[in-house]
Amino acid sequence: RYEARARIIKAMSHPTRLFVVDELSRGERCVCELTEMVGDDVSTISKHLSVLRGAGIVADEKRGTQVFYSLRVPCVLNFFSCVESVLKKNATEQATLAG
Amino acid sequence: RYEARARIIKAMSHPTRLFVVDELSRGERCVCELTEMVGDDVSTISKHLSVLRGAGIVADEKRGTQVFYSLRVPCVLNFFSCVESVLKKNATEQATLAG
DNA sequence: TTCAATCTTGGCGATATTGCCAAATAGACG
DNA sequence: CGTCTATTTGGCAATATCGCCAAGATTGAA
Repeated sequence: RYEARARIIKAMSHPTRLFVVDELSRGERCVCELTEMVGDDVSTISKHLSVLRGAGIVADEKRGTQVFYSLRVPCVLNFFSCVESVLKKNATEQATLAG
Repeated sequence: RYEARARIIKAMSHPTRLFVVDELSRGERCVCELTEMVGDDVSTISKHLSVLRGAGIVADEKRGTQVFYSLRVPCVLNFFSCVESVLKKNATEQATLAG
């Protein structure tokens, strides 16, 4: 069903959330770490994380006062290589038109 | 760069556009065919196609009065299997909570 | 040329997303 | 208990998306 699928993909269709997914591929991170890396307000990051969590892409675990997020479905990382190939192909196309 | 990547993914984050991509995986389709399958107004489908085209995901070719669209970067089809696994994992999680 | 078919574009109202601030919540610790 | 820290939630204004209708553009046929 395309609506359900679109909801998952939509959850990744934001630069910040894409960055978070990429960062979590290297290990779990707490909200404070992600907040500092991105530079947005904590509430903004928290909401982005809630979108990813709602989609089932990340998992959260509270330890002490911090909440650590981790990648629940690592296969989303495969998106990156395909997206890169689209971008590369687009760049090639651009060069062809310009040349 | 995450903005560029997000733009590609965002182009796929809509049920109709996801359906179109899936349908184009089986071969090229004209706007009229896609329009009939989806059931929305032609202008709506045309705009969805323009989003996919703008992202470089599909290519268009005019033949006579019709415009045929095709998949320019088939690797986007890999998204589906991962998205399905997310959905399956979510459903499992749901069942676990309910059980 | 005139008409019909196909597609795109402009524009509108309705709805959703985004990022901030402020306020609420939940633990840890004295 | 208070208080500090980390995080979430509510709410707002700005912005973007969506789907329809109407109008324009292009091509093929009469």
